[in-house]
Amino acid sequence: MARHTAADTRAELLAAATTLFHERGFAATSVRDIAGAVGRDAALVIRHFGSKEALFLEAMQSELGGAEGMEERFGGPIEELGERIVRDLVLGDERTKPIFLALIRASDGAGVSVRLREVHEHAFVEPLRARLSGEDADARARLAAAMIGGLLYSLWLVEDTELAAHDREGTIRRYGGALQRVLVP
Amino acid sequence: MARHTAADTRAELLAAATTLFHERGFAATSVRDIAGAVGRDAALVIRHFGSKEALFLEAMQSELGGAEGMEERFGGPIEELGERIVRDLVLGDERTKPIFLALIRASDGAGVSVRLREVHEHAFVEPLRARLSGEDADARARLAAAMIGGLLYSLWLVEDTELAAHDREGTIRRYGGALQRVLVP
DNA sequence: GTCTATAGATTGATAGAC
DNA sequence: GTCTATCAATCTATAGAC
Repeated sequence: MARHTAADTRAELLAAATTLFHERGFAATSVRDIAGAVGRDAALVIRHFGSKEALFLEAMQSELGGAEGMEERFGGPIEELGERIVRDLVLGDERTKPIFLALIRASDGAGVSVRLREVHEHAFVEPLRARLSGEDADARARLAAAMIGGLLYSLWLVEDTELAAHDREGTIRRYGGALQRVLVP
Repeated sequence: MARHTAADTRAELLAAATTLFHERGFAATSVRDIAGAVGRDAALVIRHFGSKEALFLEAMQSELGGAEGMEERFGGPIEELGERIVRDLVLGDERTKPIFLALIRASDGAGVSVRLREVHEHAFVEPLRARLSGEDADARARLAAAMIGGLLYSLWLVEDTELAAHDREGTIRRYGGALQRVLVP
């Protein structure tokens, strides 16, 4: 038996690409970097994935599949859902952060834009809507998802340090409260 | 007198660059594109601005200066401030949109990241704080700015069409109401 | 399957003639 | 100041030896 199959190489390239895309983003990561990280040639990347963007999309897709942690994030008593979501994010979610940043910054490019929309739906809108009831559950889930996106925008993109560092509990109480009232009016 | 001075060329390049960065973003706009738009050579761009990123920062800076419209956006009776801000953005702000998108998508790169923070402060946090009173006016302004950023994230980056198209008045009423309660608890 | 080698097209940036 | 010419690097993609 072969000790190293083609599937292994593909998986290794995918893993290395995911790491590099998280650390440096799409633009700053070259196909040669990815291949070099696992001691292979750049031509293999194209052979296995077709293009750099296709590899990026597949990397973000597999990360999407690994987002089952979302169900536990959006679980628990509905009365405290808003505050708990905000607390989790303010205290630091190191797993969501690199996906969020990489997707947003690469969201020119038609393919990535579609994937960003899918991740937003799958990671935020759908799990929220599943917890809500009533005729306008979908609308409230979308508004809440926008609020969550705004928190991540301020914390991770703008890096408004006043928000997370200075008055952390106030942020959790107030932003969480506003989120709660949007979720359950 | 010369009909065309060096300052003219510089201004023309800056104007062309601003337009192209708005339309295509930072990555998809080449130095040659900018120079070609005004019938000049690419080397002139570097000579006048030092680098492509420096030109981008200057273009976003001058746009920042042109953001006096923000004062009127955040003006009017304080009791309806939240709803009015959301209404203006949902109905479509074609002046803020390209700046917001270009800055966010280019926010890898240390220089652009700093500029994004400055624009966020100048365009959102500061004018909001100026309208608020009380000890925690700064904290409330930052939370409200995050909510506004979240709306723009959903509308322009994710392009959640349900939010703006399907139930526009509901979005304005609910998201505006939540924003209002964060601004004036 | 994996590699070397290479193609052709971009890119940002620089040197130097005028 | 402006341009020509060029550099070094990037990209996707292909052909072919092994």
